Amino acid sequence: MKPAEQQMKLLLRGVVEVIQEKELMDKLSQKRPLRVKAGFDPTAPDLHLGHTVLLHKLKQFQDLGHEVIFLIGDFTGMIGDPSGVMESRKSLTENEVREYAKTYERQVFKILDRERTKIRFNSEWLGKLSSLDFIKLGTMMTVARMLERDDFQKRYQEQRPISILEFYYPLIQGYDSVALKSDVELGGTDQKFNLLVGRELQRTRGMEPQVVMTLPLLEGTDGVRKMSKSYGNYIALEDPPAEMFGKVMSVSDTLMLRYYELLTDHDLDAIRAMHPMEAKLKLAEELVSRYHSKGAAIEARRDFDQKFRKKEFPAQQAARIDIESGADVVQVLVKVGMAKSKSEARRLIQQGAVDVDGRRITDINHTLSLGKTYQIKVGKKQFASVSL
RNA sequence: GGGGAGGUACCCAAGCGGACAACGGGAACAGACUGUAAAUCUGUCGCCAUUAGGCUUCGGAGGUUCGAAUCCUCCCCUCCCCA
Repeated sequence: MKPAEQQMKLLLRGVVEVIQEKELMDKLSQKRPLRVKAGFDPTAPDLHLGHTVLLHKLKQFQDLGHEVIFLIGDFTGMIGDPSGVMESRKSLTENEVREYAKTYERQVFKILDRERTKIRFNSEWLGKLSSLDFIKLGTMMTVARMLERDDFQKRYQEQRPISILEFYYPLIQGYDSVALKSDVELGGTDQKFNLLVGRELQRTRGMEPQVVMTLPLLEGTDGVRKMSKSYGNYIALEDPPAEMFGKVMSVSDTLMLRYYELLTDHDLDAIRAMHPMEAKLKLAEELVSRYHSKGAAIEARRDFDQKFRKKEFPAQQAARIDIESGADVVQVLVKVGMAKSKSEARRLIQQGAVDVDGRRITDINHTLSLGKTYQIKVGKKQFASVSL
């Protein structure tokens, strides 16, 4: 193992806060593999770039010889994370949990080392707690302290509902740290409160409290809110290459730099010196090749170039559709799924968004001939070859 | 348990008997501009209909009325104050 000082230097990079830095130093000096834990909610098996900020930090720990525990919050997942949007969650069946776990594995090991990662489910220990144990957990926390939490405070002031269940969430999550005897726990800055509860619970059980490390939240493609599935502003690890590439390209220049900062090791000054578009292409290519492959990245770039910069029609198989009567464009658009309804199709045509064989269609009554193949383009992004 | 305030389209949020498919903002989509940038500007934004127009929407179920998102009854949900 590397000397503690060296490890520290690497581990602190890109971290928002470490509580306490000194404790981390002490733990590292013990020259033993630390148990490093990070929890993930099983309700969103689509991992996105936002998650990778955390995963990369875990990977660093792993590379330094520490023990990484990837915790799947199957139990807490049934409760619902108090992250603002409250929707009743259905409880997951064991099968669903297993499914999700598989999905996670598939994605997570694009970054983490499969051999050296432990996957755990918190139902393992939480499911065994008695109701008495649970109620007693409630003595660990006061309402006033709960309300200190930004999120709760805000909702309370806005007169939005907070369920008692949600108060339990941090306690239960904190209990994970006790059960796993974690030395370090990682999480986004929004998780700080929960992570700290873990520390307290450990302390009351006479354990050495875990070190808490918070990492920045990656902004989503809108550049404002954190990347999250529920905001629809995310770039998923499993987005197809072309889509991933496209999403990265449409991000603002400022956000691009942020992505460079949090997702790569590149020197930011060097990036700033580049032409923004070049830099963005490079970033898009890099991310696609990281989560797919080098080949996919090159192809995505070529494709992108063709579609958008040269505005050429991409090579694509023709979708066959059967139309009984008159093949008017409106119907065809709906049929291939390029428009949700006929009204929408008409609107698109009226707005000049529809191209057939490179010619803009403006007549909503425009008819196509049966037995022919057309190249239809809707807006900038939708292309389809259609055989009638 | 008592008193008060609310639930409106993807989200926020007006409307409070006819002129409401429902003001405004955001998101989204399209066009212009570009680096498919971002920002900006313009337009669209329930469904069907080429138009006229029709149909289904305002927590749920009934009712009053020529006519209801708007009034009444019951129910469900949320918030605040008092206990």
